[in-house]
Amino acid sequence: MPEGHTVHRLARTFHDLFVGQTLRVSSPQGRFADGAALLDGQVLVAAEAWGKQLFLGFAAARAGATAERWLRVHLGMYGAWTFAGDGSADVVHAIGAPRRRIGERETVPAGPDDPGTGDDWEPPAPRGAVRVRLLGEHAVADLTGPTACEVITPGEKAAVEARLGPDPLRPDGGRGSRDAARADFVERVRRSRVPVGRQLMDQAVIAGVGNVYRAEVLYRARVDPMRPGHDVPASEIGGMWDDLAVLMRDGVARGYIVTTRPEHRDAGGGAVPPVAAGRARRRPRQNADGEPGAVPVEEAFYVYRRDGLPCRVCGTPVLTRELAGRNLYWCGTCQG
DNA sequence: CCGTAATGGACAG
DNA sequence: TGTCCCTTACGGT
Repeated sequence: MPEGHTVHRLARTFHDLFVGQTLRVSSPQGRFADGAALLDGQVLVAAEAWGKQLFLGFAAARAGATAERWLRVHLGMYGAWTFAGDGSADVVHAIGAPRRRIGERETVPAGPDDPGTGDDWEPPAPRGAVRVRLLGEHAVADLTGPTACEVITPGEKAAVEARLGPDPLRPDGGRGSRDAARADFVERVRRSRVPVGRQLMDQAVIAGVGNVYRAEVLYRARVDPMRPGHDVPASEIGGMWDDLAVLMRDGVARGYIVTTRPEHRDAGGGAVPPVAAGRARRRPRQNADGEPGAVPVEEAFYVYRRDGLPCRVCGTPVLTRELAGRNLYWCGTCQG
């Protein structure tokens, strides 16, 4: 269940593990047999992310370097990539040791306990319904449960990208420049009366934001999620873009989402109001493929899945309702 | 042990 | 609006 930061991290991992290599592509589950046959034996020449979309570019020969076919993958709600490697130095670096989560599922280096000897490495048998297996020189990547997985042409890739909004994690924002991307987002939100909390979930308005970043960026900007986009000052919308660029980039670096400032965490010495007694708690959880522990998940968010708990700043119970088909969380006091 | 929600989104009707 | 994708962690029993 990734948001954009996870997919960009995945693109980086594919780049590190596989780009420049001839790959064996198969579909152990069988449902992607035709697509796998198209890519099998080709060279991976690119790994890109735009919002929650992952694009892996293939070419017949390394020399060309221009992708002729693209594998488009969208993980959706419970898709996952599982990686295993032979323990050689570069792979250990890329996968992380001793274990690491990517996408959503746990990743375990499959080699013996002697890193560096990958000569007779055999990839592990696929576990579960593996739609696609990519096998490179030193590692294997298995895809399970995706919403989308297809082989497309460069033209079809361009058509998919044309439907996506600007992405704060792309170097040029997906609009040629960071300034143009920011302006595009502001203009798009303000030309509609649709509630800003709904627009943030629209991948044509901004690509890569999901339910966690939606709730958290609105809280940090003190914006009422139900406010029509047209009524939100441009400075506040632009400020949310800038904040998302920081938060999501931090998410890429950490491998998980943290939006709280240290002074607002329970252990930060802040004036955190006491928890209401007797309420059943349901702790949030999230993807975490980075090193755990720096900020525990209970401390990572201001409002996401904290309904009924006191606001970290004002103490008012956090509210929830459905918006855009997902549960929205916000503070009715701070986000008046 | 079982039921359910979950960081999404495509598609049918 | 409902279905699919078909996994996983968690809470309640």
